[in-house]
Amino acid sequence: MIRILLAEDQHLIRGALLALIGLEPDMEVVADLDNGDDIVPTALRLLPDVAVLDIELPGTDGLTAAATLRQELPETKVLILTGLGHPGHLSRALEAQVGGFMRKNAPSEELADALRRVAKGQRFLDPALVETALKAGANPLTEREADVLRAAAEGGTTTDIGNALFLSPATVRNYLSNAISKLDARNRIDAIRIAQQSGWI
Amino acid sequence: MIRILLAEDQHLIRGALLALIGLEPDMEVVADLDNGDDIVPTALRLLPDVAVLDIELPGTDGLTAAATLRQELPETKVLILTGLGHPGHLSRALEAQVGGFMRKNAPSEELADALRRVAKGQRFLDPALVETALKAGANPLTEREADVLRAAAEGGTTTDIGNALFLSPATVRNYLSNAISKLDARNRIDAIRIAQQSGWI
DNA sequence: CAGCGGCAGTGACAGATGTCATCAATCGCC
DNA sequence: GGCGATTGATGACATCTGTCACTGCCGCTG
Repeated sequence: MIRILLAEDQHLIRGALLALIGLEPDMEVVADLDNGDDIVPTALRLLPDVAVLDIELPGTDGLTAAATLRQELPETKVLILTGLGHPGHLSRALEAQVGGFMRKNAPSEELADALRRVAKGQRFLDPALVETALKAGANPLTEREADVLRAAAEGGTTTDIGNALFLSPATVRNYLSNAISKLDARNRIDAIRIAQQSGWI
Repeated sequence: MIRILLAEDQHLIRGALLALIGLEPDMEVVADLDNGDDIVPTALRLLPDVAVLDIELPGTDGLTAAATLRQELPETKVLILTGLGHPGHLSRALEAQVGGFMRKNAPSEELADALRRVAKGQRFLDPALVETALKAGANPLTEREADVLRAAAEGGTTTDIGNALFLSPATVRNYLSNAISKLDARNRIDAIRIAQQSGWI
């Protein structure tokens, strides 16, 4: 029997996933959560075989929780289950050494298959997303450039960003200029859009 | 027996919803689609009691399909089922006179309840979203202002936007300035963010 | 029919943005 | 120790953006 922890904030989807997994005779959902902060404590208590984590969660996001689980409880495998699947998310998931990564638009029979493979310690990665991620390449931004771009996405002026990150406005403009150039964007709006679509910020 | 048409592009979610509805003895899914373009033709052929439509779909989006269904097939009720639920989406759904509007983070028992009510011709609206929509108020932007803002979100310069919409760059700036002022934003980035979060563009 | 609001445009101006050259401190790495 | 990358900063410059005033043309609506 594969014991599963399920973290998904959209209740309806979680209920539906419960129904779906309930159809498999060799699987059992031992916990279903709607908050990322509960993942690690619950896993430590129940020691599930596989944790199915959404990325967009209230509290700790799924990728961060996956990295923590890897440290604290290497026996529990992680299957990341995400909606859109930005290429950058796959990279971050691989860094956290997750067992699997699938998108919600995969065929529904594939979930049970993926769960069994991940439980056995095998890898399961969404092939379409791997292709996109390889094409998009690695994140070209430095940490600071990503920080500045993230702050710029809030809509503030260069000065606002500088105040938020304790940087001189001129320095902010340099980082933004670098990011715009690296992303081959036309201006900061374009850069923000590209970085968000690639999952880099 | 309530006959249901289901349109949801994320296969996994669709399979899970099928499993969930399959648990109800008085309901039957007669069609499940992953493309918005198929909704109206399929509904005309099968005459379902309720169409459950996601908003974000490949091809025709769920709200547009809902409006068409209302015209072509008033007997079939529509239940919009969406992930994030921007307030503006609710307004558009009400204009299309949908039977129900619920978010995917509603409790899963609520889906069957909502389906039964909508099938009977009653209304079912997500209460939390109604509250947010009332607080946000109506879309303050004119059609042209929204067009320009949408184009600006692509990341182009004022001139690019002007070329795309066949407007003088100066006119584009005037519309953007109006939009920024109406949305109480600090610049176009802020305006784009606010309008997107409210579902106005 | 007068008035209002949306649409489209022009010109002017201050301020924000994007680019570039240049400098300096720090850190990892060969 | 030297090299390159990253971080942080300054100054100068051209360009883009946001704002304002003002004009004209529709299409409603009271």
